[in-house]
Amino acid sequence: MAGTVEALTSRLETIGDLSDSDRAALNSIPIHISSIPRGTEIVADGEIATSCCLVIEGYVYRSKLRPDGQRQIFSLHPAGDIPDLHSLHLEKMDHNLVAMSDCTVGRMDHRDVREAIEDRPSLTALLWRDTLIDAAAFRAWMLMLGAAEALERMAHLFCEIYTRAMMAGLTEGNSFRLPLTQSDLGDILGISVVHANRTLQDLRARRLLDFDQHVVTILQWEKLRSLARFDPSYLHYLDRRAGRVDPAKM
Amino acid sequence: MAGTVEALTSRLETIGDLSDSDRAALNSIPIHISSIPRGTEIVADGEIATSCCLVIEGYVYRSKLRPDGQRQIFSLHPAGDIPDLHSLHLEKMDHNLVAMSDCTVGRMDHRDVREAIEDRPSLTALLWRDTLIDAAAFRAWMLMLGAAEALERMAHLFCEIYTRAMMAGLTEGNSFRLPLTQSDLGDILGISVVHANRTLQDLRARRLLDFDQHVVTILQWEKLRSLARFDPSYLHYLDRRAGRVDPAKM
DNA sequence: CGTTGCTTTGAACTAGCTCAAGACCTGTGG
DNA sequence: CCACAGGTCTTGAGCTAGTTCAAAGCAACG
Repeated sequence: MAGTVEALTSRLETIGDLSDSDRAALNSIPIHISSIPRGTEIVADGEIATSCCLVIEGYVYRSKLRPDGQRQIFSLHPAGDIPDLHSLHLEKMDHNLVAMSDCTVGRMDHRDVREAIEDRPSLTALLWRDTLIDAAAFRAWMLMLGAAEALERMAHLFCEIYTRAMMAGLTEGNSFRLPLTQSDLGDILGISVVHANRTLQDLRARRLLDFDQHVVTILQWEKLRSLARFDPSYLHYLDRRAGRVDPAKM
Repeated sequence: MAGTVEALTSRLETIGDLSDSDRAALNSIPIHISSIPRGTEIVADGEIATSCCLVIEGYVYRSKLRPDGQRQIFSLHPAGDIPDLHSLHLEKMDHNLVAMSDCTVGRMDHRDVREAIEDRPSLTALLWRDTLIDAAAFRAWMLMLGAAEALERMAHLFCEIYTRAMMAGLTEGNSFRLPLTQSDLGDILGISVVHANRTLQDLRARRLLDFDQHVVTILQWEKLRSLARFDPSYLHYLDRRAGRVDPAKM
């Protein structure tokens, strides 16, 4: 079981404090672990959820399909996230949860999660806080979708993912794996695949970043960040490890 | 004090159950009531919030201004809503809270709210649930912004507001007051004022609704709803009053 | 070594934008 | 009671960011 809930506790520690007893409570939650291939629908739109999904390895995304087949992706989730934690109090799913890459995920019954946080106000507050940060990220994406054009939107997306990958300890220098096709990229940004391709080429031509073979390399962070007008404070990252860069001050 | 917290308890009862003791706890929260004119910034982007704002009368919106002055509106809030309840666990505001019309609002200190929900898991869960429904509405708006064109977006917006006004008991038959300019409408939908005007004219020409003098009148609900592909389930409305229409089945 | 899925390119088209001006409406002060 | 001011709504006209369609190139995989 080692290394499973660890992703979760380390994620939670980037956004708040965990007491030893809170950590123990989390560790006591039974988890059913499974490996799933890319594209698997983990939870379906309309379903009544009775458990939550912890991402242990790989990436997961939330999306909704429109009757005409068009897809909008709402968020991306690296290891440590519980993308459907909201289902704890909103049982009926209003979107899909899908594996973006081959993944390892762990299922935790709502019943067990509720039991673990019962009589632990600080742990409850921390999980609540996590769902609120999720909502803050939605606002940031809405701002992009409603008020920015494609180039800035895409730059902003890469800034956010890079920062979150860094929080999750998934970066190596200025690059990180991101198992995403250009078509996915388009469905996140609300643009067509063709335009996603051209916008990406623009970012490459400006030598701001590279994205090839599912690996993103940030070439000029400061310029990328300023093009994107990226302000990471909505991610509410608390860094306490000495020697690490605080994205809020990057 | 009568009629102040009432808007809140009745809002909460549309999304879940309140015990007498929960209701008493809410009623015991000290509220500082004030009347504010349209356009007042209630809480500013970047501010560290120490209290929450309950809307008692009028409409409030959340928005963010971009450096170039462009504004994106994230949500609208009628009486009964606590638009910044999230600040309870996310103190630093990442957007503005503004009075859309002349308003009466009540301020509740975070300290007092925390005290009221302490040792009341069911009340805590209900407030948590409220913030999750807020996030679900963000997803619905993101879907519109990213994947629908202007006409459908606007139709969807009117469907949502109508339904929420109905939940809050603010409709009279098929019309309701909505203190919104066309420029606001554009900033919600991510389109220009000019296009907002033309899109609204289109809806009028199709005889789906009317919007004049800050009053919306729904003319053909079923057609509007189907144009908008509106499914109200994301609002998680629980209707228990006999004789009322359940929007989930409208 | 062919199939399948992803990326790239060109070219014609369109939804929505910007700019600019006129119409309308409401409240205010003289 | 009028006139003016400031905000809001409406309209026209030219422009642009992004779309759709279609085809070709490329890579991985059995």
